Amino acid sequence: MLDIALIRSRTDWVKAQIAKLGDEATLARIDRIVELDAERRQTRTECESAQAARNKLNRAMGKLRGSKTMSPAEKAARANAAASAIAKPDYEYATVLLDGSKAAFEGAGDDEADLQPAFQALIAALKRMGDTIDAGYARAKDIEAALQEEMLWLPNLPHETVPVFFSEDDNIPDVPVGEFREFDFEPKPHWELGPALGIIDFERGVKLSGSRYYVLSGWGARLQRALISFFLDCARANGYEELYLPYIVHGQMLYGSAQFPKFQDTVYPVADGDKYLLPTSEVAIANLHRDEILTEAQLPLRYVAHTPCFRSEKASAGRDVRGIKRVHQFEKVEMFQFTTPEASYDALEAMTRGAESLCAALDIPYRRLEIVSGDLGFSASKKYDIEMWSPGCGEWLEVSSCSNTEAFQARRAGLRYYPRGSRKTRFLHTLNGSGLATPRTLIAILENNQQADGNVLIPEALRPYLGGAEAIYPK
RNA sequence: GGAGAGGUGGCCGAGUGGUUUAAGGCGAUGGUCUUGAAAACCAUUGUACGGUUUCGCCGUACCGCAGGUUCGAAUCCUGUCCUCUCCGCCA
Repeated sequence: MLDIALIRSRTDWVKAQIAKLGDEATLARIDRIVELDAERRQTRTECESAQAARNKLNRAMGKLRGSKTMSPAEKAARANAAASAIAKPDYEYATVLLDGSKAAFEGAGDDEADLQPAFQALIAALKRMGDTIDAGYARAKDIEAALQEEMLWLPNLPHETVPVFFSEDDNIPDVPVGEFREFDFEPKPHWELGPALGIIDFERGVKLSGSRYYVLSGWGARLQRALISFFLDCARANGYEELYLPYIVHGQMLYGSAQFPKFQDTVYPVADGDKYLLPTSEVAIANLHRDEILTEAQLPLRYVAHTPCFRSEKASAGRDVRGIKRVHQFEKVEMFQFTTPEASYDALEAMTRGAESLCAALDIPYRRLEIVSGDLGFSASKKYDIEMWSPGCGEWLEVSSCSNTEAFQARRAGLRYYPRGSRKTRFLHTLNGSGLATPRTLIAILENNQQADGNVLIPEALRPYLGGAEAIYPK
């Protein structure tokens, strides 16, 4: 979520930033937000000053009622006079009448028998006043709900260093790293290699669960497990604390990490109340410190977790249907950081380098892409993708995406900290990056390391995780 | 799954409808004292939103969450979420 105060005070600047995303519909949303915000503040101010008067009167009435020094006759007189003052309305005068700060009071109704009717008149006057105020608050609540809804649909603003282009085709690749292998035979795609080696079973995956599901067996399953262990160990060596997380979370968490409301149809609900399967561990980690106030001394917090990821892929029906590039269930090791605003961009660079080093360690050619404004997605201020080359499919495969969301998620999830020596809270910055995703990494290994005789060499870095095995052989 | 108890500030914990501050304690921070530290003593110490004459001040809301009753709710009622205890089941 964006800072409403920023939208209010620098509306044109915010619009200029949104325009970089190439999203026309959102600009109109900003106008609507500015309107609602003004309306909200005005309504609130009115309600609150009326409520302040009401609170004073109620307390003063309690004081009058409980007074041990005042005669019943005087109480009745004061109550009657206050009731008419409220009707006028003159709340200030009514208050001083009731709380006794108007010392000597002469008025009609000196009879003790008038006490009950007098209080009834007073209560009736207060009730009329209260009804008006409650109606005002109800209006304020509607306005606030409408404003909140608009705010939840607003994407993050791009960082000033993000290149302004509107198409993903304009993403800017770095020079690829690693050696592109010269094949003396036609490299096969993984959807041929996998079944030939007996390690990917498409038919049985579909039998069990439908299209875009698959089974890894034997070396396929082991290789994936080795990759996960290797990635986790690397992250741990880089100072990330490993987490084991729930795979099912409350809907609120998806609002916190900004999948909801915009991408609601990409996640799988489970039949247990308002709960959902993780589309990425980012959702769980981003909300780990939800509604907490951390101290600067605790920062940065670095976490890494492996979880399955479940995505319905409705929006990309028909795309990448071959193989296991785009599936409903995959495994991912996710790095995540909570930092101060000052530290977040250095942390993004370091996190991205960490992800790149995994590709290098596996000896797979890769490149880093600087993502342009139009392809940033909903929540990133700045993003790098990392792609591995897969010679069988003949394309670059995205295996990691590293983002700084600045305070966008923090504002939604209530992630705050006290800066050193300060009593005011600030929002944290959050960063996330895959390190890495599989089975895409598995695809790259199979396609890059395939041999003419059908064997696939296991990257040296993974061999310690596989009992020292050097290659996978066809069954 | 069954039965019961509970949810109050960073933490513990008091608070059965008002008479203007959620008592008290712990911790933390600052100060006094001290060669230094500890102890003791004094002071300060929640969050969000809004207003404002902006190093501050004022107001409103918040006692798990959402409703309701009432002139007035931490307090009464309903729903809901969560935690704990016992029983049952279970990798």
